[in-house]
Amino acid sequence: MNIGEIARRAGVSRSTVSYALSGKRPVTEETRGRIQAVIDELGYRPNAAARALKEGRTRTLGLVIPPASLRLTDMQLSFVASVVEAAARADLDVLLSPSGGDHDRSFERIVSGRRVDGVILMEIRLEDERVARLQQAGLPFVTIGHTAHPHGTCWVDVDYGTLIARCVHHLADLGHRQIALINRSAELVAAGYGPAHRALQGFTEAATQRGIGSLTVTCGDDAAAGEDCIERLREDHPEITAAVTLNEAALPGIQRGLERAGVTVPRDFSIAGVAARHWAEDFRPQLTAADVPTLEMGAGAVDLLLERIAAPEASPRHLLLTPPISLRASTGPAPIR
Amino acid sequence: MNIGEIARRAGVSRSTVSYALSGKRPVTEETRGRIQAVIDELGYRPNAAARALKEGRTRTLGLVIPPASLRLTDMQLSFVASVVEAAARADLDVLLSPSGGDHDRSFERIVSGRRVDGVILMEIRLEDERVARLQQAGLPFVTIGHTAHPHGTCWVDVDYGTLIARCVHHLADLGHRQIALINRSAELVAAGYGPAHRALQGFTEAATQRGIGSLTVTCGDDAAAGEDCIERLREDHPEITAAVTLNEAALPGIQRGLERAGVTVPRDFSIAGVAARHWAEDFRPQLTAADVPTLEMGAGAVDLLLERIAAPEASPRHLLLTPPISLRASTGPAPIR
DNA sequence: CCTGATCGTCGAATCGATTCGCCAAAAAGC
DNA sequence: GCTTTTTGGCGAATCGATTCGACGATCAGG
Repeated sequence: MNIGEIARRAGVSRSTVSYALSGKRPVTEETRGRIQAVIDELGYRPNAAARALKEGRTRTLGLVIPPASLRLTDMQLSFVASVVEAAARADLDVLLSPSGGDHDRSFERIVSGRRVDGVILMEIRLEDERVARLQQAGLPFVTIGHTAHPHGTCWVDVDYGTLIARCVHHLADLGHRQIALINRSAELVAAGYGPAHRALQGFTEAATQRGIGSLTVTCGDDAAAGEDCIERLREDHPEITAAVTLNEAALPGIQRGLERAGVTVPRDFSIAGVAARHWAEDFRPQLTAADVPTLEMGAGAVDLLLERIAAPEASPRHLLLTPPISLRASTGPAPIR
Repeated sequence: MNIGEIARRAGVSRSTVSYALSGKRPVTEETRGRIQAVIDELGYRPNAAARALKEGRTRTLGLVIPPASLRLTDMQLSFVASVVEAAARADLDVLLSPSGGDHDRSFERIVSGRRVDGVILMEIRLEDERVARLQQAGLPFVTIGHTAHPHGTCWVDVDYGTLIARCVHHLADLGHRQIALINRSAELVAAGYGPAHRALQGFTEAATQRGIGSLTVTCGDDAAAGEDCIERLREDHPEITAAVTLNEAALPGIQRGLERAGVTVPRDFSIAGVAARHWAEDFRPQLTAADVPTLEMGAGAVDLLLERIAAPEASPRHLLLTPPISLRASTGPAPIR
């Protein structure tokens, strides 16, 4: 069933059907009605491929996700969901491409096959070949997180530096003098993963500013590593009375480690950080944390991308989100020694 | 850059370029080499829309996911990832459509716009209008989970009934005489959600067969509900010595509830079930459970769908997975009274 | 009553690939 | 050496939509 079929049944030409549908030229109310009736009856919709070919745009966005081999975090997944939702609101479809490095088949297929009008790149590294590839192909794109050269590209990011710093200030206000940062995994830090770097920077600055003793440890992104990490931290550095973290996947382990050691939060130890809301709420006691605003990030990324598609030459815009810290139950006054 | 450009630079006709690429007609080694050189130089790839229009297939699969409003479980997400990965292996792209009910814009766009060659439907209900819509549109599809009329359609599913029954047998073998089933949420059960129904069925059958006292409770899909549920269960039914569950999201809460009540697992209480591996491994002590094989399910769904696309008239095949139960540390002999 | 503008519709070209039929040159057969 | 077959490549049609130029009908102005 194609536009010709509709035209024949309605007794008009194919172009008239097209104009009736798009409204780009006037069509008599009567003719339009006849056409619409046939369309409703047959449930016709223009073939996406034909339309894409003629119009030169696909009404589809590409979303590049990390490959499944790296288990995606909840935060990433809720971000994917919100991107898809935001795109659907704009009547756009989303094509998924799992690709880590460059020269990835699926990534190449999407880019050089012109399958999408624009791309959202997740899990970006400080130096990322995919960015260069997209620029070369002249395909609009938005990155989640930013590269070492943030000015030339569009991006959406969470201001981990500021948020971690705020946590430090909050804890300092409560009287804590020795605070630890539990960072993401050593591998990520070594790979130049942006959030981990910026968290470290914000942490160090805030600690220095408040004259606070600071300590930084890396921690694998899972419960077991978290348990391990917090136990070693408590043993090796008993002077530490609080920790800040952006490693949400380690939180269940941190909680277990503290419980096992008989540490009561927040009486004996305070903890705060940045985490998707449900990680914070599942923590016991509920975690004082900046909730990563995945919904806004997804919607923001789509908005930025649509703008960029509409005006590819405009100077790139950025969206740096600094969600408020929700004061929950995991932070309290420093214990009296 | 299109096929005409390649043809001009290589000094051949467009059709020759096409044949050189597809191999559907012989092309001299020399000509092919010249064409390939130009293609490599320019990084040419056929325009996906043009190809789709001519060939009548898009080389794209649709994956219908639950809308973001329902927070997707980890299991669902890892399934999405494995579908994408499996599709990528077959050089296919995946289009995501978040849609719950029928008459969803994004679902309709994909189906009647012929944007995909086939569809994978997640979170299917016992009666699902989307199935009818796909059949009417003549679009091949595979469902994850099955409907009330399982014979007419292709599906992949986990045999929750058998797995839950096996858990019951395992616990019965250990001497437990009073076992509870902690099901998914009451809303899901009311909505006719397949896994919940089949789990209940398998549970009841096995309990009857072994002459065991059984009790069924529903439980919301989050930690808080789990904590609540296990507490009430212990209070109201102290005779129960073991539970089986397929509600992985409630596991952290169940664990917490048991710990708070001073119950030692498995000495005082045993628990077993069906859960994605990491939920089982994050449980303390690690959970005896059938690991939901999301990877096989994703790959299986893609395989089935590809078969169906190749032979739409063949009788529908099914894939019922019954992964082995991994004996971990959460089940032990029934406590002596 | 004739001319010029306006309105609605139509036909044809176009997007970029695939594929069928055909033709010329080279190879094989007698 | 001439016919027949094979081979390699070309031109044109096609997929289903959009869009531009044109054309006939209606209407207003002189």
